[in-house]
Amino acid sequence: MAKNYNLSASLEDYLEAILNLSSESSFARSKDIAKSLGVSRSSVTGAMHVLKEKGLANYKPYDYVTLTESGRSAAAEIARKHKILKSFFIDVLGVEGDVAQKAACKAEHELGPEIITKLLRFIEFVTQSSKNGFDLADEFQKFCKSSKQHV
Amino acid sequence: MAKNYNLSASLEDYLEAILNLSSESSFARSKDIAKSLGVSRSSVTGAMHVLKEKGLANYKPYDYVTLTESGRSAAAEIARKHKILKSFFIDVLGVEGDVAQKAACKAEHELGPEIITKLLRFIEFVTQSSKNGFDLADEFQKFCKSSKQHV
DNA sequence: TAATATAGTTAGCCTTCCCTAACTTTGCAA
DNA sequence: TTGCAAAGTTAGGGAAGGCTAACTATATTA
Repeated sequence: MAKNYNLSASLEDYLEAILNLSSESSFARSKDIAKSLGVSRSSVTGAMHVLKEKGLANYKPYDYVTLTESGRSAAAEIARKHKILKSFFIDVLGVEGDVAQKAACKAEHELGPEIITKLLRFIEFVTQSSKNGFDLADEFQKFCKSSKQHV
Repeated sequence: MAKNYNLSASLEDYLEAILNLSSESSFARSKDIAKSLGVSRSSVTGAMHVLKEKGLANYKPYDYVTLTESGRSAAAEIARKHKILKSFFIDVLGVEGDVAQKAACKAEHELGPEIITKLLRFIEFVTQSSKNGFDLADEFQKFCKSSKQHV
């Protein structure tokens, strides 16, 4: 079970970025974390101090950043949820990938656990439905085309 | 058309609270705004200064707060979106009213305009579907009951 | 190996939003 | 009309999160 580390949306982003970079190139450099999140290098340094304090990252000045065991599992859980949300935003709502990515990162915090839990199940449901003859994403696309925008 | 006043989630909450209080009791007092948002009275004072600066509220120390014409239309637009989102959270996802309310307030900012626009249309679509034989909310409820929780 | 470029850190500052404590204003009641 | 309670404001501060500029460490290259 993932513990509650009281992570802010921002810290989750850092965690996920480290996970992604680690899997891509097997190490995460401060500068690359900064680039992937669009923040300054100094902001990364600050965040690494916090993640180290929380026991989620192995941080040593002037060294690559790695995740601790806890950090890895927390990051994986975050990434899992983000992936599902992102797919809903892209495949059902039909927004662009980067927009979906950003929204997925923010969603959990701002919407809160209850909504996210339900929303994840809802997405699961929608996915199931498509397989059972009612392709919701598809129907929604049609709906969008047929009705004029007025929102 | 509603202009972009660069309102933070927090300022939108204040705006909406003023609108609601005004319609309920025809005037908005600092203390009631504070109570309805769960913040201190001094926080309200601060927010009122900002809303006045942006031309959205008529603020005079020691007087009731009212909305300007712009403030009223901005607040109405915010309230409209919140209402739709809230209904999705409650009627489709099945969460509690207060949880839904909070999430609706946060959603727009954190998710961004594209997602919200699409999401509002999606909710509209879901509503339409229910009328046309496929009651999505209902189906989802059944789905929730039939499948075990594992999120 | 020395010089320079790149990466990382630190210091100091800003913004937003909130808080408490203390003060001022207003309004009601004796 | 005075006098107190309630409402509102101000002052001061804190937590998050970000930034730039300047400094330090590391790495590359001539």
